[in-house]
Amino acid sequence: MNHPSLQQFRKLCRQKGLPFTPQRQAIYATLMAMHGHPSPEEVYLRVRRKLPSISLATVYKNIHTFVESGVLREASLHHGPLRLEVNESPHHHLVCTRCKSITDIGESEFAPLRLKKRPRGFHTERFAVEVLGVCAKCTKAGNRI
Amino acid sequence: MNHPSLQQFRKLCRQKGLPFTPQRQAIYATLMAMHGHPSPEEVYLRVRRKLPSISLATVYKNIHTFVESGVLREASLHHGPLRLEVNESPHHHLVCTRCKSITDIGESEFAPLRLKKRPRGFHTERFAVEVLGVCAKCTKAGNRI
DNA sequence: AATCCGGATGATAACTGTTATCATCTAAGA
DNA sequence: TCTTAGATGATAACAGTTATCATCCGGATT
Repeated sequence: MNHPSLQQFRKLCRQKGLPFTPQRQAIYATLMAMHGHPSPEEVYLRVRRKLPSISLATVYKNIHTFVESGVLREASLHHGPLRLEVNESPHHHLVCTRCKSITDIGESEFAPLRLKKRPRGFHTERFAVEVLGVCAKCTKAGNRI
Repeated sequence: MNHPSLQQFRKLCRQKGLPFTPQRQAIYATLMAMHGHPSPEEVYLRVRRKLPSISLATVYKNIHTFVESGVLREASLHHGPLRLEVNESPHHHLVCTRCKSITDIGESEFAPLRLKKRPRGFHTERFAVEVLGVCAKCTKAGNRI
């Protein structure tokens, strides 16, 4: 009995113009079987159980490929260096999905934000909203996709 | 003529139980003069203009100290490794400010979110909301502050 | 089926950002 | 002035990621 997702994934690769490789299939299948917000390292350790010879570099490269082609999404765009908040007034962020730039936008620009129910066991301190999209510079640069 | 903030900062250090050092003062003054979302490296390069002998490690250590004591805030808690989104359904995140854990929360748990005005020049794709606070585990562990 | 080629792979070096280590120094209270 | 807990600077070590490059292979063409 074949995995039902194998054919689907092969089709997905075809659509995106990506050669279908065993490594890609294993990485994809592993990801689909994981929960939460796995890091590349975690994915690598788990894929290796099925494909012991796979290289960490291959995992990284395919994660990029998947993210670029829209097969996957990052849980957060801010996995680079630490960045500090210098603006004291309450605000949220416009974040460019292309160049990762962060621009402040006043909290008052938003209609009031609230949760319908209080999340169980979680002690809420504040909300942080990110407006994700493409900034003026990247739009102008034709960096849209 | 003295910088007006010097005495204020000395008082702030006293409040937090931190020894007042020239390095700390220089880092703090530099940060207050910066805009946007500076990285430790950027802070280091700029502090060095005033205090050429300062070490990068000192900048890092003091940034941590400032963040821990509430003098500064991080622009985002996600500056570690890349993390992938595996949950396909629309959702936002509960993020623990202590242990940095990320938990999904359905988009439908929020009252509709919207901007009063469209940000100029920015092409919005979607919103990402983070509910920042302390998770159940950290609350139980007395990890509250 | 055999051939070809652009992209994929694996091994690993290199790089970036951060933290740890440790000898020395210093702020600040006694 | 003396004392000492904590701060500093130099640098090694570490984590996470990307680059390099020789080799391999998927899949289109024949």
